[in-house]
Amino acid sequence: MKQFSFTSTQTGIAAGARMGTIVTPHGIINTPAFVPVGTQATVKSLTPDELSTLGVQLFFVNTYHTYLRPGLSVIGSFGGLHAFMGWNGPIITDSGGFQVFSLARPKYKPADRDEESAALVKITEDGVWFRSHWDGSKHFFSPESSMEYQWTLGSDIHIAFDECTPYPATPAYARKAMDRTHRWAERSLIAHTKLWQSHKKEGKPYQALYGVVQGSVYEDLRIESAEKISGMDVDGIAIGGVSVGESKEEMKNVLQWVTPHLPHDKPRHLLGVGEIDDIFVLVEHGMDTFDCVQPTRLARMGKLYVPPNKVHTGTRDGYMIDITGKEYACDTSPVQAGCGCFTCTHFSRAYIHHLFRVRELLSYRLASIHNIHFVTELVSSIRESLGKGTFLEMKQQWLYNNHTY
RNA sequence: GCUGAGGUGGCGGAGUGGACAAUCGCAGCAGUCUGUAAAACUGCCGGCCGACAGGCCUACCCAAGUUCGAAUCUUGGCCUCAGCA
Repeated sequence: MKQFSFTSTQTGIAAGARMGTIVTPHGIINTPAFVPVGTQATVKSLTPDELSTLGVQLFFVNTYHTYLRPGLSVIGSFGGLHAFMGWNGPIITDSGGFQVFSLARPKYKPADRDEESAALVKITEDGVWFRSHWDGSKHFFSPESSMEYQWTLGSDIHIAFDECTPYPATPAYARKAMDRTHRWAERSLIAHTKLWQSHKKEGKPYQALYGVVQGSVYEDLRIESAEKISGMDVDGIAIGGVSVGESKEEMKNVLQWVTPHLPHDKPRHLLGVGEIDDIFVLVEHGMDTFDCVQPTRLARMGKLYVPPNKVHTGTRDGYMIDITGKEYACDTSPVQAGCGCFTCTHFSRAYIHHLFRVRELLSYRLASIHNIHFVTELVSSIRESLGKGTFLEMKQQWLYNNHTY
């Protein structure tokens, strides 16, 4: 029996906003929910206990990274990620599909891949050859192997093996990549179903599978992909290939095109999106969960979330301060007045500024705690506003004067 | 006081007659970051002008020289460090 289910209620908001509950073998997720990213089996600098306290219900681990190190035999010997990491809540794993995109780029440069320049990645119909960023060794991922790996990891939600299409992509390439992603989704589902049968015999709980919608920024492709994946017997739908360099307007378009073609009875995950202003847009368009590295990555760069201010209105900076700035050197106030997080209730901006300036490890922790708290609190307030019917008002307040969208 | 080594941009430290406004590292400043090759990366970093190209000025302890040309060679001075007294 599948210990995975989803229930939701529409909010009446035209674009499709909804609230719901995902039930997994390791617990319940109230949606919409933010999903922090713990690529290498850790949300950088934080313990599982801290994540729980911060209101994290689910977090994201990467199959590719954990496959390389420590290796699946190690994690398998623990019976999976939950025991290995000491986290008993729900886990979602990525398939390696994003690495098809990210490792193909020249390091830190915008995506300008042609298939030849893809030094660390080679895509074939059967799957993808990766060159390890650790030691250069070659590894092959296919839909089948990715499914097998994710079952070994024991995550509650698996992602089908896809290609995260780079941006910009020509319509021809976007179609080619999308069609291949669809074929891989079918193979992923077949492999997943077989693996479930064998795990079931051993009395192990079900692990869910989400198919991935691709199609770049092309309406016809996105709709076709949404319908294709929706027609499959997967447990949920993930939307990928966004936040890869396109404008926010284009990203919003993708959601507008896709949402109407998704089933109501399956959870939806938006892959890799979660800047503060994005959150309102993705919730409005009926996304249930969404993961993003931004809160934790930017935290380690000294960028701390604060409610929108007029100084930087209309930019990403409207939602954060750079604590390394000299204006905070003597600032005795907390990062965010009134914030209830551990960081804000114990330390001043000046102290955190100092920790960053001297590169003390605690800086990364305190900053990550604040940013994750900020986002989980925000999303919790959003859930509440959806229940009360005040979501659009709230959105208006947070995006006020902000013409990003 | 003697002997030896040395004084270069905020710091450390290359350069040792023209390709030097001066390699490089650190610090500083600015920017970037959305399914994490990210405690990362990129750019700037003597002054003035310029959007850029580039131009002008002042510079390698101080002074006087040698030379077409000196951070680099010579002489004198000042200072620092190490060893010996």
